[in-house]
Amino acid sequence: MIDEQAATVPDMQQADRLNAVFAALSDPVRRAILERLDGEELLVSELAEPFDISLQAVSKHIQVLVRAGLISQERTGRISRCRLDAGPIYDAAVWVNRYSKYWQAQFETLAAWLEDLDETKKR
Amino acid sequence: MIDEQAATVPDMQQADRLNAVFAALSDPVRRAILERLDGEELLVSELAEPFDISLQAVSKHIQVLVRAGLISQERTGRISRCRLDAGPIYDAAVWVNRYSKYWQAQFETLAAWLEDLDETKKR
DNA sequence: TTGATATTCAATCATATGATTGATTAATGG
DNA sequence: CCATTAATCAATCATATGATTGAATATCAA
Repeated sequence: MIDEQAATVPDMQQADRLNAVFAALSDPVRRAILERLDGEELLVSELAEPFDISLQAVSKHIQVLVRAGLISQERTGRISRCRLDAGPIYDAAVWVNRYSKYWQAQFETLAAWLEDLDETKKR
Repeated sequence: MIDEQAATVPDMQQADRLNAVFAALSDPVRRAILERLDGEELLVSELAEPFDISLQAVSKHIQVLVRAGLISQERTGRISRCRLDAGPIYDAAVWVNRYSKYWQAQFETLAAWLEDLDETKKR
């Protein structure tokens, strides 16, 4: 049985997945798209609206995000609804968090974040 | 007062910094370099040794990391000692951690990680 | 059916990236 | 002084990226 979450990029190795995720996150348009998809599903045209670039350019950014496994699209008729797929970002988080020991000054922020998670868990 | 941690790339905007950091992290050679620099300073030639690419190619990867503010080099004589500068990775961590709510299945790992930090803080 | 709408495809372009090889610079050590 | 070593510079190359415009596809609505 194939993993449905990662089905867009079936047999991608861990390193290649990280390459694709970090590369996808290196563009501000794509980060803004992911930020807007946090909590709601949006159409390609809705996602494109705030940007000063062509719809086609946004469509290609979305394709990059799909290939990286960060977005999935459900097409019904002529509209294409985009949904965030945060799973692959976890790999990126694990990678960067290995350096958390160097951010002791900002520790409070991270602690606050954990407490938040912890609350969610207890309920 | 200017942030000393980010002094290597003085007037870079937040978005541009994230662009550069994520782009730097999108290459497996550069990630491996950063992993090896976690805890020790190494020369360019030492960093290059494990890779099957030319020394010049590694040198260029290091330059990318320097431009992203992730590495600083101190040259004494003909050798160039490379030191990790984890500060900018913090920005990347903050960005990706906004999606932590989607990783509830992996929560235990993150909790363990933060408990570890918490221990360090108490001591 | 006709026309508008949503999205993608295709061709093109300028620039960026990652690699190579060869030359250069600069500091060592005998 | 001379040869070696460490690292960077420079030119080149193939490929990737991000953008554009124009065409195509497909759906919906009047």
